[in-house]
Amino acid sequence: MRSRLLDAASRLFKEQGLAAVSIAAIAAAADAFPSQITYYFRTKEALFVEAACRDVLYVARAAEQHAGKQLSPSDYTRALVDSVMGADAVGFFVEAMTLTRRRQDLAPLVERTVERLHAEGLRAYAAEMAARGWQSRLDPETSARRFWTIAIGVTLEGQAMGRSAEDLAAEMLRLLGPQADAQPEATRLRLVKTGDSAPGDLPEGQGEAP
Amino acid sequence: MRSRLLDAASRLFKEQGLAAVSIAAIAAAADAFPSQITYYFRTKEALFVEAACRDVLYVARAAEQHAGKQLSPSDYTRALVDSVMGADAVGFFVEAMTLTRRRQDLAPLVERTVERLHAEGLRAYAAEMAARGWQSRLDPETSARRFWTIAIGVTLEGQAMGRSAEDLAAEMLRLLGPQADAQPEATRLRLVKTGDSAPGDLPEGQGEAP
DNA sequence: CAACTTGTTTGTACATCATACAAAGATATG
DNA sequence: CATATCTTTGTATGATGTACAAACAAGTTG
Repeated sequence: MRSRLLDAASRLFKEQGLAAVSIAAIAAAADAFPSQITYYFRTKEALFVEAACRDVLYVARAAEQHAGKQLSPSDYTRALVDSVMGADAVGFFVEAMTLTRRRQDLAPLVERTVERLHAEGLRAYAAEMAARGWQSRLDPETSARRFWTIAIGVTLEGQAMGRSAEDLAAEMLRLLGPQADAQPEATRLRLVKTGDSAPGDLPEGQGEAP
Repeated sequence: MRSRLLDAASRLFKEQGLAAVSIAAIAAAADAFPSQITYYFRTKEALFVEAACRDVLYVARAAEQHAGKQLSPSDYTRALVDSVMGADAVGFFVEAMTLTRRRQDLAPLVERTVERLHAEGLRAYAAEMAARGWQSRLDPETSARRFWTIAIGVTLEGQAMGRSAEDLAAEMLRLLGPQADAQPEATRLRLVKTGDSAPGDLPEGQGEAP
């Protein structure tokens, strides 16, 4: 019953968000009584966070399975991005993250989830990429965290700006590209001789065709 | 009165979040009647989004004023990050962004805010940095968007993981460092045209005449 | 078997809250 | 003054999250 409630909650919350879904609706979808939600999870918000955490971990683990496919680094990243972006898992989980700003009691679950995300899902990705020379100087942990941080930013802003999943994946790849392969501590700002950078010149990523 | 309601709402929402603050509480804090919130803003959520948008733009503009201080690129970025992170503006605004997932009618305001953020606040920063050889190959628009995207990701994850503002700023600098100054070589993607025209919408805060 | 414990379901009561709505008051305009 | 618009003041209501009680099932122990 508990998992049935989680399933129904996950689907409804993902579709309509926390505030728009009542516990009565979730109970109905799971063929249960509203009080059972109070019983298994203490509050609606706790159910929300738990469903979001379960989902994002599930998606991350599924995405990890791309590792065996012998893809090129960019294709591999692309596949992972598609998996993560395809399901609403990131947006769903982000909504759970914002909750913890005022529900500190739910923070531990979110923290554990992020840590497991790094350890179980993204770290394998990072290691795989490093083995192929992509961001080789970043240790897997840093690389994994970076992937996740950027995924959050890109997803959230992309959703707000109404961008397509296609655009989000492209932006992810841009921000994750091998140019980020450098020592983090590098505040060594070498003054580059700059001649150009006239605004409005060529938007980045213009000269695509090789 | 309208601005007094916005002020009270901004403070309370930032402290306790959308769900935890009732319109009655906001009205009380502004010495007004709850119905006046319905009058000036149609719903509580609209008030929330408008307050968040106002705040994040205010902070961004204030941060822009660091431009005249002749700081080094890293110090300049650091000052901007501190300004942006210091106030809860980003977290507040992010909560507004998640709202637009289910309140599409509020999306235009958020979109306009992000665009103004880029144009008014961050683009000056980006241009300044480019003039000093930092990320010189990125046009200001891209650089500004990148700053914002990363700020969102870092802030949100940092909050959820309970990191200090110090850590967040350091992580921002790492992700924004000059090592990101390069064209992705392995990731040449087509950049789908994302420049959608903002649908003609009403100017600034409308007074709502029933 | 009986008594007790524990986990789960079924059902009710209640306080809170966002919103709708009414109507009075204010202010400007002709 | 008359009229229209904006704003304030006040009330009503439907929905909802949660607390709580009691019924129920199923072991476990004496």
